[in-house]
Amino acid sequence: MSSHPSIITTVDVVVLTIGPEGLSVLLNTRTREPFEGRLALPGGYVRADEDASADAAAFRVLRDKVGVSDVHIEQLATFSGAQRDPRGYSLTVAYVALVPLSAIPEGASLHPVREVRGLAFDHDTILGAAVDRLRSKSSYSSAPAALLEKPFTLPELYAAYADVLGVSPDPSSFRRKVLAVGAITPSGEKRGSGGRGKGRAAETYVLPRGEVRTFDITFKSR
Amino acid sequence: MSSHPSIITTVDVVVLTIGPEGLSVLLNTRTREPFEGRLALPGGYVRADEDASADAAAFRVLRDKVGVSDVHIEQLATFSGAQRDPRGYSLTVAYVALVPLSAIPEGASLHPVREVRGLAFDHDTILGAAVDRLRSKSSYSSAPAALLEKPFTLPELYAAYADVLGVSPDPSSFRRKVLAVGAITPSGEKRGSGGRGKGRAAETYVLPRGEVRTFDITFKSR
DNA sequence: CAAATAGTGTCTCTAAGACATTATACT
DNA sequence: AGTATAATGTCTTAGAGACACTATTTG
Repeated sequence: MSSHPSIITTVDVVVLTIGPEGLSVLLNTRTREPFEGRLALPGGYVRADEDASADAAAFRVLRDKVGVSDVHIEQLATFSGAQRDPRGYSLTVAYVALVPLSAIPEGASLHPVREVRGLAFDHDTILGAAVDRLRSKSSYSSAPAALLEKPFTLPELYAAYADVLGVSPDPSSFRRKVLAVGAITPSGEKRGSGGRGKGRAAETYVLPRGEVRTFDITFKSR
Repeated sequence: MSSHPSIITTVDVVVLTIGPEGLSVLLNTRTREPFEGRLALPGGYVRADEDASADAAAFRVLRDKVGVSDVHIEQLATFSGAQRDPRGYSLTVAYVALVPLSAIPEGASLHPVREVRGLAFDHDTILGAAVDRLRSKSSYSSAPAALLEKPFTLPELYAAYADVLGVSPDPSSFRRKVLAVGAITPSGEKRGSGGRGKGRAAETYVLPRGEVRTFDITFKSR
């Protein structure tokens, strides 16, 4: 009954952040076949004797192969079939992690998502699904805040939304909405933003209880 | 390299519809161990030699074990671990199908989701996730229309939203919104609703191009 | 003080909620 | 005719977009 052809079972993690060139993804260069030398999402086998679940395997991969821990990861979707891995029939459970730039170790290779193409396996598809998911969640939650350093300023959050969604809503409406709904809470401190050392310092905020909140936000494109 | 302990890989499908008692799920009684005699979601092994992918396996299960085809199914999430199946480490890719009552074969066992508890494996969890997903999608799309016979009337659609979301928005606002946004298109015919054979006949509608549309809908609870 | 960025106030207009009113079907 | 249900009209009000204006920081 369990004598079916075996299925290669893996996890892959799409680590997204906002880097100097906007929304970016962490990629590794494959050191062995298949696709040796090609860029790929960090991933690994699900080890039945070690991982309590696929979710746990994703955490392990993130910790051991990327050096990132203490981040929120979320299941994205599962991709499977005979074609996606030349070694045979395979199934991968894909995850998304939204992290601030500072959580990514030195030397990791970050790539602006716009420029990424030609990844190993079906990782282009997986990355596309991850970005779609982020865009979708951004339109009704404070998800982009997870991409920022804590605490963050309101202009920074605005920029994150604008970058992810590709729209530029009215800044004052944005401010009103986000504050009215309690999606972020003031941390009491102030900080110069932008980095250019000019202009008024901005209030900083954190996510209440560290959690992304959902709310209704409907930005028209401009 | 591929000498890892093997993982039982399956798919499970949550078939939802609106039956006489509201939102309901199609369940089968298990005919063998484990959980023999218990209710469970229809499911089956992913057969590497037969199914092009897990998605294809879900279609096959739906067709062969349930007798339903030509429906839209959507991946929900993947559940895995050593505990969920007594036979060993397992992984299941769960799917949701939203179907009209007429698409369900005679003799299938439908159960109002409110009353379902004690399913085999972790199927209570999976069902819960499916219902959450449906509720979530209902708040920004015409998803509940997929649960209705085609063509459907506007009052029927309203009732579907009310049942799924558990709220009763103003009927006239609902009508304006849904029509203004083009989520449904008139089919030209009329039909008596309710079944009690009373009252004015209602215009019937279909989904444009048969597709669920997303739009902004924000119902306050009442 | 000038420049740059952060934040507020106010006006307009759209659209949701409430609810009264009209229309159409059946017995 | 009477009743039940479908559909429309209208009023009020909350909130998004637009944009002018004020505040605070650095050079």
